[in-house]
Amino acid sequence: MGRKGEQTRERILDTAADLVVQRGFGATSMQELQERAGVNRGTLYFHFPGKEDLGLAVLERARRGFLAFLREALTGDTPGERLERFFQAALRAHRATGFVGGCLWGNTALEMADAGGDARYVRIVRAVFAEWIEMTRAVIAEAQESGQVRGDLKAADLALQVVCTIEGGIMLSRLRKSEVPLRTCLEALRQTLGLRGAIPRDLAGDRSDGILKEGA
Amino acid sequence: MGRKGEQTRERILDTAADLVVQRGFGATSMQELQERAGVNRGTLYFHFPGKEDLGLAVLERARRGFLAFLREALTGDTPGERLERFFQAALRAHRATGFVGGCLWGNTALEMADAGGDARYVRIVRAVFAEWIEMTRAVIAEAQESGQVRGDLKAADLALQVVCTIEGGIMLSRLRKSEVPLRTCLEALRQTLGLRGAIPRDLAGDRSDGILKEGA
DNA sequence: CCTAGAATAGACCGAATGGTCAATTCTGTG
DNA sequence: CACAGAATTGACCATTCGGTCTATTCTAGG
Repeated sequence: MGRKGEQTRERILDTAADLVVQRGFGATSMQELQERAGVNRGTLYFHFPGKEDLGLAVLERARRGFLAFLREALTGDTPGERLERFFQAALRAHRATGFVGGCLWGNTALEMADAGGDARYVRIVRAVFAEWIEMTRAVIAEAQESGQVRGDLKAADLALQVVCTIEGGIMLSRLRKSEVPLRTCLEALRQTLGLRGAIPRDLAGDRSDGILKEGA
Repeated sequence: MGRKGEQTRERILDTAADLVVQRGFGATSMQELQERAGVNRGTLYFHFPGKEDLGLAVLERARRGFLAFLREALTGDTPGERLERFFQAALRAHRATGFVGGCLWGNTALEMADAGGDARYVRIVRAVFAEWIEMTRAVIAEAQESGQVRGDLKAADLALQVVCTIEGGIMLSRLRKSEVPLRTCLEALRQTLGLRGAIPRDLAGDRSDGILKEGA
């Protein structure tokens, strides 16, 4: 496959990822995808066998991207700092979208968890959550050893709580089109963890009044 | 409208509620609804003007039911006991479904929050979350006054965290078809709140090994 | 019993869906 | 330049979607 084809394939995947994260799989039509990607009917089916496989490719691609995001976010000199950086990266990422689309994994989980969803989809989503929680658990465990997170609770339980609370916060922020719920959830998680010794909340003016303005 | 008609209408609403909570609105077809409800095409459109209005009726009905559930769950002699009862009722309710379907409000929020969703749907879902959070906040505030919940954090923030964590826990329990995530989240919330003086965890054998067995 | 209106039945409609396919254009290589 | 295969085009297909409509059945009041 030459370069041109790969470009088109990437463009299709990019467009599909945007559509899927905003509308979900079922509500994303091949028609709209071809229009947005600037591609004709047959081209779609030349690069992908069908809608399900296309969706699978989107998920696998997003999984790699998400793990890279996590690895990049979870950097810092101390485990507490890494946690704090991750919290800020999460808020920043969703603020950047204007709280449109939410979390691909939470969305897909709700859409595919029960009957009707391709089992391969469910497997990927389960794996992503397992990886996400495990990475969080490891950092929390480190932070507990260094005294930056309260040590009287199991790291695994705290990690689960962190991920679930963030997911819920994203959902509510998306519903209200305001960063307040997610920001409040993150602050509450800092309290829950007893997070100490992390880097200052932010370097630049990171404040916002919460309600998003159009075009902001 | 005679009694027969009301029965049919109720049956349609019951069936529609089940389908919507499991598949979502978009993925629920009038075809499947009529088959499951044991009703013919025309009957559906005799009782409801169209799919959107039917969905709206489902949501309004579910809202009344959910508020009644909250009021019933939030009973007890002390505010701490009311909180604990609510936690247990939440777990029990979702355990009863086998973690199929999840939370109608979280599901609908994710499906309708962005473009493509009827604005009336979004209004209802927003209202339900606002009511849920407010009721939780009131109980937490009471519990703070009575010393059953730590008093150094704002009740409103804690209430938001409680609702978001539960939503995330339901999502993950639904994805894994196991009650462990939700149960762990609830236990973590008790720790976060510093919940004390609540009634014993349960009266009967409420334990479970987490992974659901078929037919259980 | 008769009848008006509530209620149900099911054929039918246009539009949109995911998917197919032969024809055509592009592109790198001998 | 020629040509093989990659890449693209757009018409076409069967199916399903939400919704309409007329005919029929049920049911309560006179």
